[in-house]
Amino acid sequence: MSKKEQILVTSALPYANGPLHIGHLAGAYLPADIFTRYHRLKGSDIVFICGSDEHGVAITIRAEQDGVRPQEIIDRYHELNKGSFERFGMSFDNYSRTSLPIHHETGRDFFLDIYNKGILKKKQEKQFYDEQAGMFLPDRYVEGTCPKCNEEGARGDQCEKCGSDLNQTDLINPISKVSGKRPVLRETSHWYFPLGDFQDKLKNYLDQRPWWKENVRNYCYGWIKQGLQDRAVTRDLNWGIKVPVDGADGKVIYVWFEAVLGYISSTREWAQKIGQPQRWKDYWQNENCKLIHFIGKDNIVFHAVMFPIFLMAKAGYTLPQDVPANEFLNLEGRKISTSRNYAIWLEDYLAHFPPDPLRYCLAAIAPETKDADFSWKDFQTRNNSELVGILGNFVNRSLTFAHKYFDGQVPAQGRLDGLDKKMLQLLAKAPERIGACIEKYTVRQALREVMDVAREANKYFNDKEPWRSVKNNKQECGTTINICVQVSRALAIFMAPFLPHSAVKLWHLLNQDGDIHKQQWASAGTVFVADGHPLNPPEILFSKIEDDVITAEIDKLKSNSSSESETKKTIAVPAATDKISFADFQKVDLRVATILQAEKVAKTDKLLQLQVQIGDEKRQIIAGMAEHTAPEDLPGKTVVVVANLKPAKIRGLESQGMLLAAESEDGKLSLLTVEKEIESGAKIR
RNA sequence: GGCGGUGUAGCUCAGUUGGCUAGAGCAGUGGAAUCAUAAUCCACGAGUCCGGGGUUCAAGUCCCUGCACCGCUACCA
Repeated sequence: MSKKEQILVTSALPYANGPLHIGHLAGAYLPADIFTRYHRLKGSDIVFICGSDEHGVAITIRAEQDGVRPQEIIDRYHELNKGSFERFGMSFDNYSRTSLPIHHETGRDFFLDIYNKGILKKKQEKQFYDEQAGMFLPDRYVEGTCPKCNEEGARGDQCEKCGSDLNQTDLINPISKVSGKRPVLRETSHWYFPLGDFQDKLKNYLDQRPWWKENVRNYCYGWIKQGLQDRAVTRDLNWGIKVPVDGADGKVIYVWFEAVLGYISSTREWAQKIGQPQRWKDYWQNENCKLIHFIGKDNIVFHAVMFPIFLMAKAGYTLPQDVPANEFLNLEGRKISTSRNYAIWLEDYLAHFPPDPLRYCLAAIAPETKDADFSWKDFQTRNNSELVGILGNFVNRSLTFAHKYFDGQVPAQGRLDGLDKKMLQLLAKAPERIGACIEKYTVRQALREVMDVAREANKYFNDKEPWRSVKNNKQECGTTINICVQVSRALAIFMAPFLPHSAVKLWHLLNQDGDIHKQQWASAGTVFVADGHPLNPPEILFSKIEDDVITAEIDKLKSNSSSESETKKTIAVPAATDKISFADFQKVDLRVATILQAEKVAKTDKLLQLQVQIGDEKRQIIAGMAEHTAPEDLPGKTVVVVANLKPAKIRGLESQGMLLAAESEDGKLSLLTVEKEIESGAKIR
């Protein structure tokens, strides 16, 4: 029996705490969309799933920063990102969200299932519980008197005064920071997933998938070689999927465990929407279904190590057939940085350009084997010389010719000469060639193959010189134009996965029936358009982009990223509840100091070992700043240090204080110093 | 520091299990043509295949080593 190929494609769930930029598109979404659109044309039974990842501490932090509830954050970015995707033509069958009940249900089911199987390890400990607030208190949410130095206000993890490391249960007179009441001790537990127990199974699973990209496979083997550790699957937080077990109040399932299950929830939601609620099982509980995760390289461990393990633990589920992880996209030679606003946001792009040129450019430079670089100049060149000059121009010269000399109808295909046959043969092989590339996830190569068809077509047009034959052999001229129309139709289909909007437009110019996205891929290789078929009047398929537009974008990028670093102080102003008393401030003893010596700590990237003079005292300070400051620049500098910080051992070296420095969003450091010369040891207040 | 990846013409990249004078596209130079959004077509590339060792009759392709860049991870009081 020849059943259709069954495929489930997912793209990484974008985190709903910020907008999307071109890097997102290039790595996980565009390649998946091209792959999916191609398979639909090919007739595969394929479903494309995505959605917003809406849990986790980054969302609650973002909400606190903005002074709103987490729900507002996720609503805002879910809608925004969903809209951006739509406008770029991401053809998800469903775009869900992990905050929906259906996902909470999936998360609970999975958790309970492996919990009931006894897979999870419970690590029990006594922890304070706030009866009024109805929650367990993490270490720092408890304060009390330090048992060692009798100082009040010691935190549950350590005493600021004497520097002792504490357990919260050591505190005398503990107080909950949430309600101000005395908490009670209760037995609590967190659950850990013993990934190591599945190590051999995972290795076996990887061994059976030799077709994976080498970097992904090796990366996984690397993890296995190091030994997989137990990993907590619960945490104390109010935002997320509640742990469905008695005695787990105030605990949620850790996002890293639950987010990937969003693929399943989203598929279930899709099945409900199409009125076949059980249909999701055809994909998720079917060993013949190919489950494919498109992600960026930062996500490999979750999709290629942990998720397969969950599915093995749950049993009866389809395991990922492939994880074609892509590398990263840089921008004008630098890393994209959301915090510094160094990015091209999808919405900004769409305000100035149509979606297809970006899809084209990103597909052409897709970071398949290594990090790629997007530059506006390259974008312009690709648009102007490839989309406009080669592809658009071929279609345009063919169709205008048909209108000018053949009344807008497809001329009859007469006798074929060598050039005609060569062109048609090339066309016949193209669907297979292009398709093979897409199936191997080499989108770049696939697009090149498409463009090669257009290049050959231009050459064919030139060689046939229809502008000459129209005068002395109109029949031969007609054959040429007929073939050019056939090629144009094929190009429309070839374009469809990559340039869906332009493909529709071309389909209309050719006056073809039906939805181009429902055509047969293989039909592109055949002669399809009948003699005498009427064509619509030609229109420009792609427009040129002028220099000044590109220059403006480059300038905008520069000014955005630089001005943002000046205005970023608006970002992290603490909420009123976090403010400290003057007494608290006075506890910190800040002093002027002079650096005497500085050298790198061996075998570390960031650590510097500093000797400083504070008044008449010499101290050693270990500072994590080696990446931004050369040690030889430091001796003699006047700096500000925290003099009464408890000493700590870092990499076996004692650090007796802390150097103050301002840190920018991108991690650049600037040391604090004093305006005028002043004696070492001077107090700062 | 540990693990993984990448380093090939000005730019973006191909180079299969090692094998003829290392290949494309774009940009550049020269020419042809004029149907087309001055778009197209043809011709032209003496590149230390990151450096240094090694294996082999033969290495961009395998092994060792060094360097640079990227990601994960540890240290950042």
